[in-house]
Parts: sequence; structure tokens; C-alpha cells
Amino acid sequence: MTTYITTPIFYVNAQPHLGHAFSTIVADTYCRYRRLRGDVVLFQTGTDEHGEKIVQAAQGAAVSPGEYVGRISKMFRDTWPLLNIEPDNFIRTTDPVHIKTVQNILQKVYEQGDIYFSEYSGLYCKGCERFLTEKELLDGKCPDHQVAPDPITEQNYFFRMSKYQEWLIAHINSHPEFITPERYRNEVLSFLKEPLEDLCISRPTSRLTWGIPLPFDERFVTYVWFDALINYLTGIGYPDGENFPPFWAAAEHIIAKDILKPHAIYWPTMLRSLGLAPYRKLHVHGYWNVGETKMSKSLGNVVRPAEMVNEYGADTVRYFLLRDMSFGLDSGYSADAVLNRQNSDLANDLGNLFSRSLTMVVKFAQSTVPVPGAPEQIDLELAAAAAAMMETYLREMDNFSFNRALAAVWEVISRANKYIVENAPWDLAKNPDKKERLATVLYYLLETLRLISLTLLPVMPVTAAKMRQALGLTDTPDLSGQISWGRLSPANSITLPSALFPRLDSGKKQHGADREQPPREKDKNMTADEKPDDSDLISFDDFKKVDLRVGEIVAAEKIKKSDRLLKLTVKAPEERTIVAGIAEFYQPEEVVGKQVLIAANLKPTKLMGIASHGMVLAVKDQGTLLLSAVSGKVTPGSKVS
RNA sequence: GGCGAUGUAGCUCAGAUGGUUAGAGCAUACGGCUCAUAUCCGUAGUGUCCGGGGUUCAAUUCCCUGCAUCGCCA
Repeated sequence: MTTYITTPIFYVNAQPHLGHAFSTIVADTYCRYRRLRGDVVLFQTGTDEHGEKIVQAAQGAAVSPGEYVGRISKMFRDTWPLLNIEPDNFIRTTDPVHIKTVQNILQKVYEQGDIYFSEYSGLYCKGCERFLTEKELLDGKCPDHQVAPDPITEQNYFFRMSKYQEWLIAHINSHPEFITPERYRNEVLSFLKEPLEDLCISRPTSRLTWGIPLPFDERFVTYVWFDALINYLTGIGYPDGENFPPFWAAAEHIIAKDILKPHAIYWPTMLRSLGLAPYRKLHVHGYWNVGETKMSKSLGNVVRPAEMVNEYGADTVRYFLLRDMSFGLDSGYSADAVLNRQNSDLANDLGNLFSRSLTMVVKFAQSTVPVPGAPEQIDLELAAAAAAMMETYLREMDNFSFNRALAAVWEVISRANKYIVENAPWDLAKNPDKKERLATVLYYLLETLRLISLTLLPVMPVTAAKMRQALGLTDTPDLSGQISWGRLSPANSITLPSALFPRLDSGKKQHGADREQPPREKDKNMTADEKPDDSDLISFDDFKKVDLRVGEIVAAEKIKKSDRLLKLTVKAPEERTIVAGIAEFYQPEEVVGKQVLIAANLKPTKLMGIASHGMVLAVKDQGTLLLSAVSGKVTPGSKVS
């Protein structure tokens, strides 16, 4: 079988965040899973780089659109390896091959009469990049952007989307798995009950030049969505590539719910017009909410993937996101939730099971997979539980119900921990008569761990590989022949690795520690004057509040009208702007590339009208100033402690 | 305004075509074990299953209505 799995191409008006990471982790996990089941898989992600918002963002950063999209696109490309995400193809809508494909498609659709020229007048909101209806306005203003839209009359090209409405409804009805989960399918069907309007697919160059020129009218560029969706075809060699037919027939798209309409309505009708079959499946997931609200830049609660990896490691991040979200629904993200999964599921349950099992093989079986004797009822139960796990796991992975697939694995982990207590191998080891029984118990444990490691390979590739290595497994893993019981060869040599997962201190435990040492009554009643003279000492907890990191300066410029301030762009590990008072001592060009210490969690403040997110640490001595640094090159964003 | 979804233990959620003691994980308390990452195993709980009304021998589950939250559409 063949599978073609895609993430959305991400719009480069913002840096990668948790939502982008989730879509891409899902795609990578599914990709690895399908490969283990024997499929030929192509996994594509990339960046969407045209449109008005990009021009605005580039202006805000005082660089050309081309330079801007190059920088942000690279940040996406650089983020995925940190999470052990390995796409086969990273596409950019500014790639020449994509531009050519889009123009070919436009020409084709135009020639066959599905694109027409027409006049349109209405109220245009720049922020939304679209015309608004009167009813949408609040007090005459765009509800999203709080500005009054401009009345515009414009000529534009339109795609005859309405022509394919009936076909689309019929297709969705006859293909229950076309859009999943079902709630989104229903949402689309409900939307399609109303007559569809044709889709405006051009923007006049008088208003926007950062786009793909229409091949049949140079006065216009292509609307970003029409441009962007086509990436799914470009990446597999449409129209003539030999990979195109098999991969397109197997296409599955992963998206978040905010871009349902373009994918569920524009895109299938575009494909229909092109004479292509629609994609096979659209998998729609929900949002990660952070602290009761949606993630939003203005609220400052954006979670950065690279920071999560620094904090917890790639496997934990992947496991947490897949385990905690029910695919399709929204979920809440919090550091406590991650710590909870890390400590309970990963360290205590899985890590400890692994550790105790292998240790016993090392101690009681000379580090070798023992030859099992005749199984007893309790052994057969464990094997049956593992078989049931595998069945559920495969079914739920196919359904994109990753949380359920993982829950099934953890049931067996739990069962195996119980099996150890029930059989008490340490007692068996004391009795020479029980040698065969001990061998059987240890073998059943190792075999269960082998099956668990197979299921974890797509989700936590590093940990699963570590497990397999420790079990002495050297063959290429698969989720077909190897899922049956008893494939672990006796006499395999077992090596005990370091702990799979560390236990982390949770915020709660720190609070608990505080409670154990309530302030003494005396302290409470003391006035400031009576306090012992330790007022300039801070506790370790106070110190820990400061998020000190190494940041790498990637760009620097002078701030007009200021002799002292430089505006720095610092990577730590995400890019941020920091205004630093070092202009009297450093030229912008000499600080670029330098690594410096920064205080990363200062409240943002505005200096000369520029928001500064953090502070660069430096030393003043005898009229000179030197930037701080560590004694060697490190990964930007590394914590200082 | 229209359509739809959701509301279950402190937290996150599962569940029943209506039928005896409503579940899981985490958190909490107590007990056990010692192979193990102060881990593991066992026990103990607590719930007007959102409010109100109706159908029924019987509703948390079905129907109506109200409230709250969310989504889509206008």
C-alpha cells in the first residue's frame, strides 16, 4: 500500500508554535506507523509564503518579503528535527516549481471556462484580507481587527465553485470517511445546505504584488488559498511525475479546525475542476488551549515547540500531545499536565517497568533472554492482554485515535507491573527448583516489552529504539509479522541502559515543600526593622524565577534617535526582539552571531516604541561594557542554572 | 437570530438501545513488597451523572424546557 500524508503548509506570518507542532507530530507519527505496517509513505510539510499579511509582517520587521519569508520558513524547517520529525519533502510556495505548477493549473482551469472575470464591490478589511458583509461589522468596524473596512470596487477573477456544489455534497455523503471526525463532516454538510458562492481567486497588483501572477492577466496575482492548496499536488510531481498517480490516490491531509472550509470546500471543487479525484481523507483536529484561553500572541501565552523540547525532550512532548488530546476536540496545555504524564506514565509506569524487568534479567539470568518453560494460566493471560493491546492499538492508530491507542498500551504496562508482583521473581531466584519458572516469567516480561516497544516506535522513536537495543533486537522492526507472541529469541544478550525517563520536580511538589516549612510565628510578627540582616539574600526559589538562557543574536540594528539602544533579534531558541543599551560600545554588525546570556522571562516593556522581550546581560567595568557569554558555543535557548 | 455540540468524582475524561453497588487515570489516605527511577501492588473513599418538568413499574440514560459553555452559519 501507499500513503501520502500532509500537514498544512504553515503561514509564515508567525513563528512555529504548539499548534503547528501538533499537526506535524501527528503526521510524523502516522507516517512512521504506516511505514511499520509496510506502506510506501511520502510525508510532506512546508510553508505558505504569499499574501498581504506576509507583506505587512515583513514591513513590521523592516525587511523585504523575500527575506522575511526565508527567515521564518527556515525556523519551521529547523524546528522539526528537534522533535524528531522527518518529513520527506519540505515545500515552499515560493519554490519556482510550485509557482509554475500553480500557473499551469490556473491556465488549465481558465481555458476550460471555470474562471471568469467580474466586478465586485464591497467593504474590504486589510487585516482579514477579504471583503466583509455589512452584517459582520460591529459599529461599522471589523470585529476581528477593530478598524473600519474600506469601500472598494474591484474587478477580479472568480472560480466557479458553485458549479461543483451538488457533486461535493454527493461525494461527502457517499464517503463517510472523507472528512473525519464526524462533527466536522456535519459542519461542512450544514454549510453546504446554503448555495455556495464562487471564489474570488485574484488580487489586483495595485493592491498586492507579493503573489503568483495570473498567467492570463499580469495585472493580477493569485489569491493565497488557491496558491497554497496546490502545494499538495506540486510536492508529488503533478502532472507528469511518475509518483503522482499512486501518491495522489492515497492522499490524506491533516489540518486544524480553523482551515476546514478551504480544505473541505475550495480544495475538492478545485480538484474536480482539474479532473482529479479528491483527496482520500481529511483529518481535522482541535486547538491546544493554554490557561483557559486560546493561544494568542497578544496574550503572551504562546507555547514554543523548541522550548518544550529543551524542557522535556522530544519523546515526552510527542507522547504528551498525542496522549492528552482526543483527536478532533480541543485540549488544555499546561506544564503540570506534561509533568504529570512524564512522571506517572513515562517514568513510573513505563520507565520503571523496563528498568526493573531488565535488571532482573541481568541479575537472575546472566543478562540473557532465558528459554521459557511451559506457561501457566497467569502467563497466558499476560500474552492475551498483549495481543488485545496490539489489536486495539492498530485499530485506533488507523482511526487517528492516538489517545486510545496509547491508553491500550498503558493498560498492558500496568498489567505487566502487576504480573511482576504476582510472580515475585526475586523469590523464585532464591529457590533453585524454580529456575524454569523464573525463566518463564522473565521471558514473558521481555516479550511483552518487545511488543510495547513496537507500538511506541511511531510515537517515541528515540525511546522505543533504546528499548529495542537493550532487548538485543537488531532486525528491522515491523508491525506485521513481528506482532505475534514469542518472536523474541532466547539467548539474545540484554544490556541495561540508563533510565528511560527522569522524574521531574513538579510545581506542586515545590508548593508542598513550602508548606512543610511554614514561616515561624516569630518571623510573621517581626517588622522590617527587626528582621535579621539577610534582606539582600534571596532564596533558591527566588533565583529559579529568573529564566536565564543563552541567546544567539541573529540580527541587530540601530534605533533612530537613540545613542544607547540597539534593537536585537535573539534566538533563544525562538526568535524574539530585545532592546539593549549597548550601542555606545557595540556596532550592530559586530554583535550578530554572538551568544549572550539573557533574562528570558522579564515582562515585556517598550523602549523607544519597540517592545523588548527580555534583557541582555552585560558587564560594565571602568567605562567599558562587555557582553556576557558562556565559555563555548551552545544550542541557542539553553538554560543557565 | 438559525443550526449543532457539550455539561458525569478535587482534576482530565469514559459510559449505558432506560433496570440491581455509575467507571478509568491523576491527585488524597492507609496497608503490602523490595526486582526497580522514593518506583510497584493492594485497599479506601467521596459524585442531587447541570436545574426544572414529562413519559415509564423504573431515567443520570428517552422527550420538553431553562441555564451555562463552545462551534458553525447569518
